[in-house]
This record gives sequence, structure tokens and C-alpha cells, in this order.
Amino acid sequence: MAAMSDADLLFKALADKGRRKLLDRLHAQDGQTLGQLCRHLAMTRQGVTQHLAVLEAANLVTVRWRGREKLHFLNTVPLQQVYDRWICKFEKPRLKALSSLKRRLEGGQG
Amino acid sequence: MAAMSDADLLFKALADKGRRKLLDRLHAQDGQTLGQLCRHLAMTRQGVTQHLAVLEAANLVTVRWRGREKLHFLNTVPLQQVYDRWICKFEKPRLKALSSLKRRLEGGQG
DNA sequence: TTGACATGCAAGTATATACTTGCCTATTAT
DNA sequence: ATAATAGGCAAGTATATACTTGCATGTCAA
Repeated sequence: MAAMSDADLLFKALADKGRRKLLDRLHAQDGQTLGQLCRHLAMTRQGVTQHLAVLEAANLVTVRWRGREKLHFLNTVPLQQVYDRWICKFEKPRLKALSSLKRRLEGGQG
Repeated sequence: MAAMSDADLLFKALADKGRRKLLDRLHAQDGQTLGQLCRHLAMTRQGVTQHLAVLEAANLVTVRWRGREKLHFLNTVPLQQVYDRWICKFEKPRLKALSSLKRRLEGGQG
């Protein structure tokens, strides 16, 4: 397979529903083991392992071993980079973007 | 092929270097014809057509016919949705995110 | 009305992807 | 020591993806 750029690794990692679900699961609870993550996907352990490997390659997930357990941690830095490079840049009406941000920061989810 | 969710269509559309290049080209100049877009990709016209179809399916590109020419327009709304659903939510340290936004809005690129 | 231009449609191929099954290894608990 | 647990590695399969080539169609200009 040809070497993929960071952006390719990242977007391809995000381009699968199962992998996005894994990110959601880690967002809900960080540092889960492979076994824990498997419980939420209708898929064999190997399938999940392979998805996690893709997320690792994209640097969206980091791993730490604890004995025989493999702990998985979310890394959100690449997502920030997606924003900087592919979303911020494409915000056509700049003021609209600004106002929607203000709305989010002031009103929402705080 | 199984029906894909909006998010799938969107991320898969973004998960190809050629398609991202097309988006960049349309960002540089909106409303280009197929022929114009072809000039920047080392690929046959059909290849480009197929990539554009993927972008259309993801609602990232909109099309208008002018006589025999097909004009392509960027639609940034789905990118905004990526931000709302996949980036904003995952900004782990909320205050850091806020400060980097402030930096962008006040200092940068203005 | 004929030719050149802009694009569409269909089929074919090679590679990549998403998954599985089967077996191997390392850690932990009894 | 042994068995259960947590996970790794490799190979195999089916489907999807990224392309290509060849031919057909609609539009414009002379």
C-alpha cells in the first residue's frame, strides 16, 4: 500500500462508522481496554483491534499497556488540526462563523 | 452497496486526496466546469467526474448546468456540521479550545 | 448541417478495506 | 502448575474503491 499522508490517515480513520463509534466510546470513558471496547461493537475482537490500529495510525488513539490489558486513550489533537485546515478555512461567511461560535461558547453546552 | 449515513458519505468524501484537492480548487475559484477542474488532477475526466459525484452525494458540491457546461459550487454546510458534531464535542480542555479560538479570531488571518 | 466541444454512461480491472477464523503468547488467579 | 483471561498474528474472503477505456449524447459555432 502506498504511504498515506497524515490527512489521509486521519480522514480515512474517521470514514468508518465503527471507528467513529469507538471514538465516541472513548470520549464517554477514556482509557478503556480492548475487551471493554469490544462489548459495544457487533464484531469480533479482531475486527475491533484492526479498527483501533487505524485510529492509532491516525494518532487519534494512544495506547498504554497495564499487565495483560491494553488501555486506549483518545487524542483530540488531530481533530483540532482538521478544524484548522479544513473547516476554518472553508467557513465562507466569516462573520456567520464567528457568530455561531459566540453562540456556542456563550449559550450552549457549558 | 449498503445505504450510507450522512456522516459516512461526508467523511468518505473527505478521505481522498484527489477529492480534497477538488474542494481546494473550488475554494480558490467557485463555479468551475468539469473541464477546468480536470486540468489540475493527473487523472482522466471520468475519474474526476466520479470524484465529483462522491462530493455531490456528500452535499459538499452543488451543480448547475449552463448549456453544455456543468458548473460546480462548493457547499460548506456539511463541513460546519463536522465541526459541530465531531470537533467541538471532542475539544477536551474546553478553556484551551476557547483560547485558541480567541487567538484565531483576534490575531489571525483576518 | 456538420464538426468540435463538454459531458454522460457502462463495463472492466487492480487494489484496498472490513471482516472472519484459527492458532499462538503473555499475564493473572487458584 | 494449570486454567482462565487479555490480547497478538496470519491468512482468507467478500465487497468497495479508484481508476481506465470506449462509445453515446447534447450543445454550440461556422
